[in-house]
Amino acid sequence: MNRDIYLSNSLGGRKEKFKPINPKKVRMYVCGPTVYDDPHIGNARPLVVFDILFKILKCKFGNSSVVYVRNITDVDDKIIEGAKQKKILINKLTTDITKRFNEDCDYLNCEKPSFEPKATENIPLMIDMIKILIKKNNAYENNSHVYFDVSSFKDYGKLSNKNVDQLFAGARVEVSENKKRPEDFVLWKPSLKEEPGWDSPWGRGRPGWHIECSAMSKKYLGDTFDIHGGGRDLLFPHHENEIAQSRCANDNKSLSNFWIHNGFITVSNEKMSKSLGNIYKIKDFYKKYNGQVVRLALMSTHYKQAMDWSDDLLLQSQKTLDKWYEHQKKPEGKVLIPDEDLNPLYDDINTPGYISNIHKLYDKASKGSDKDKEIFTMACNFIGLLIEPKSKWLEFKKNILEISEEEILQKIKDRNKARDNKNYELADKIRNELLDKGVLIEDKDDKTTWKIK
RNA sequence: GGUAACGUGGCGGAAUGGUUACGCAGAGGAUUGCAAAUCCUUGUAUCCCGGUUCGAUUCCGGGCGUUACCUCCA
Repeated sequence: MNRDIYLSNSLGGRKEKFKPINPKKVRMYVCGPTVYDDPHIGNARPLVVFDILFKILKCKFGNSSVVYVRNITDVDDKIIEGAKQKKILINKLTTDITKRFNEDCDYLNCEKPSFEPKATENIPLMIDMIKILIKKNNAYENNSHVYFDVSSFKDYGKLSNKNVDQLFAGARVEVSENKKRPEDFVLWKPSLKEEPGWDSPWGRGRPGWHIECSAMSKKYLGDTFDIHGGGRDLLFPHHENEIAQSRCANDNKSLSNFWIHNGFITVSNEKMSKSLGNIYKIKDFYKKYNGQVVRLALMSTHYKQAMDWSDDLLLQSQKTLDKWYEHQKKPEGKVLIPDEDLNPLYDDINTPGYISNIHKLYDKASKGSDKDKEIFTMACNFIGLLIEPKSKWLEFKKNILEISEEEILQKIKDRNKARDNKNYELADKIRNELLDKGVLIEDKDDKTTWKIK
């Protein structure tokens, strides 16, 4: 496809034409999970958003020309805390949560990134980077801690539009005695005996909260790459600090040319938080909804917007997919999605606009030829929907039903007997009984079929 | 207090300097024993006040409101 991709760049705050440094190697880094607790629906949003961006980039530049890196942060104070609370070993917690994270990715039908590096497997790189920062006077050691000296980096605050003087004037930040200034942030800190630690020039310790992304993005994507993504909340301080570290260590003008941030998921218009108890874990949806339902729900709002999560949203998505599955037809041979239908995705990943186009393609498919059905299905497949066969979709629904298929068929027999005898009262009663159990009966021609409501 | 995003019909949610979003729900009709499904038809909207303009929901300014970030967080 010839048309250009446009993306909203947080750095600068406007929508820009996307131009990769090297079209034969488009590079994207997305901040992955810190594996300390089960992933929730808020974590799911960037997974799906950047999965779609990955697909768009591959469509534009070619499958083998896009490198997507998503890290796993498996060393962090929250992990230490979480393991303590659950009274399990740190290693057990991180492997368990990483496993669950991968299950969630499969459930949501997200493609595997090109690389999924773990922080703990790249500690030496972080130590090297910290060494460089100290050597260049961008960092200082004090009492086994190493801090980044924010005053040494002129562009600090440029990404998040923050003025350092104002930012820390009130000092709501905990000021450590070891820091020179409150805005400085930790690169390395000492570990207690029972805490995970690695030997370093500053003693046994562990890395700070931001350095892992700087080290791993450099390893896989180089000093400057094309896209860096993550949730809005990472904009400050995480991404600001990443930029400071990387640019000082690498001595260059840009870490990533594009910064993309997805909005939050709220519940009843409030941010999900543990204290409010309004967290929806992804695995909580496994039983009730096919992963595609959750995926479509996540795509129903533009990624930049906040989105309010509700049952109604899921039910609507379920209904839409039910309808769409009626005309699913696996493409045979090469089928192209018309450019004009693809347009919204190229314009800042406008998934709701694209979904609207799918509805139009559906209309055509429902009245048109097999080819139309194939185009429609292809359009769904592009954003990770309707890939699994209809039989599987129906099977999932059957499995969550509380009534067996035999019982249903028996009830239908009973009802049809009643109908033959013109005992419509009884027939309607049976139908309503089934409806209460979520089974909908349809009389078509001479045959009675059933489906899940 | 600082920084940002947002405010579109009953709901969800795009786009746009002048013309149908789209989906769900609703209404009417065809069909049906009644329904369901399907098909056809259909109503309803751009927070407030200024400015720019022939014309603004769209651009600019102000106000009000919502939310987020500034502290670990997708």
